[in-house]
Amino acid sequence: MTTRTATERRARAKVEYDAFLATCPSRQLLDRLSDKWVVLVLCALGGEGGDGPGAPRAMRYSELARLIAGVSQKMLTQTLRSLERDGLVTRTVVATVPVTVSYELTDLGESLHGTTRLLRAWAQDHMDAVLARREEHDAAS
Amino acid sequence: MTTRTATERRARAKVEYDAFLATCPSRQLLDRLSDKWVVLVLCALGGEGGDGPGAPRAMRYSELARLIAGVSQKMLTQTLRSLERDGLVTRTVVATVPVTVSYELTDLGESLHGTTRLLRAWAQDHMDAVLARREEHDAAS
DNA sequence: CGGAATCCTAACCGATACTG
DNA sequence: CAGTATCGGTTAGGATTCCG
Repeated sequence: MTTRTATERRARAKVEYDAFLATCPSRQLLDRLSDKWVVLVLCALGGEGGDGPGAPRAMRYSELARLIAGVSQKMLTQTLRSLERDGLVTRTVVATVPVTVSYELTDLGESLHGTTRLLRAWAQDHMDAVLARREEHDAAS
Repeated sequence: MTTRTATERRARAKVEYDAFLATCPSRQLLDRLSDKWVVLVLCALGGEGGDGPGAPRAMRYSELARLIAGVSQKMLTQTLRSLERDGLVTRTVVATVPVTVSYELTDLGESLHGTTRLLRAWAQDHMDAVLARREEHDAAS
């Protein structure tokens, strides 16, 4: 039983590692944030919609769609659903005709929004350096 | 010329927004970080490889492959190449036989590693709450 | 207005095999 | 040892159409 092929060992390692990845908190967070639109929705609901920061506020579906101009309604809906599922935004339906739906950050959502701002800060401070390195590197090819 | 169809307007908005997304620093950073293995490589080179933090250090290709057990060599190479391109890691080749290659974080890379730690902190503090909300939500379906 | 359902394509990514 | 090259399955996500 000590005779295991390299392939078997690799397969085993993979399973264990996948399990680790699946349960690692920071990976779970990154999987969430890596969704192209999550951060933008967070920004919009966090009040950073119209140039410059503002107070977090509730927004209607169509407001979000207009503000985050490039998003398809499929992705916007999908993003909002997953954020709602994770307790980061609330979804409120008012039974007018036609129906009115508004979204708002929860406390948890605002907390996450605060963290994404730190990311943004790093990006704003260092991303130009990264891009410069990239150009240098490409030029030196 | 003021008569534009909704489709035309949407197409226009999409192009503009894609351009915005492509040049927005925080989006560029997130695109980088969203790569499944980037953060793990950063952690490994940052010294968080063998449980608990350590000092950043240079590592060989095979060391990384062993530490980040689940990664395919294709993805590891691809990840390292892109990190090198962005000036976040250095690649050093020593012409022994067989050849020896080692990778190390640059200052920029260490700086980014520091930021990903903040993410990890948020994840560790709040991710359980998120998961709890998720289960509640799924149960209430 | 705020979606849901369907179709369809491009990109990603793992597995495998080969190389200097 | 440290890769490159290629193939094939899976999936993300856009466009479109329909619905309460």
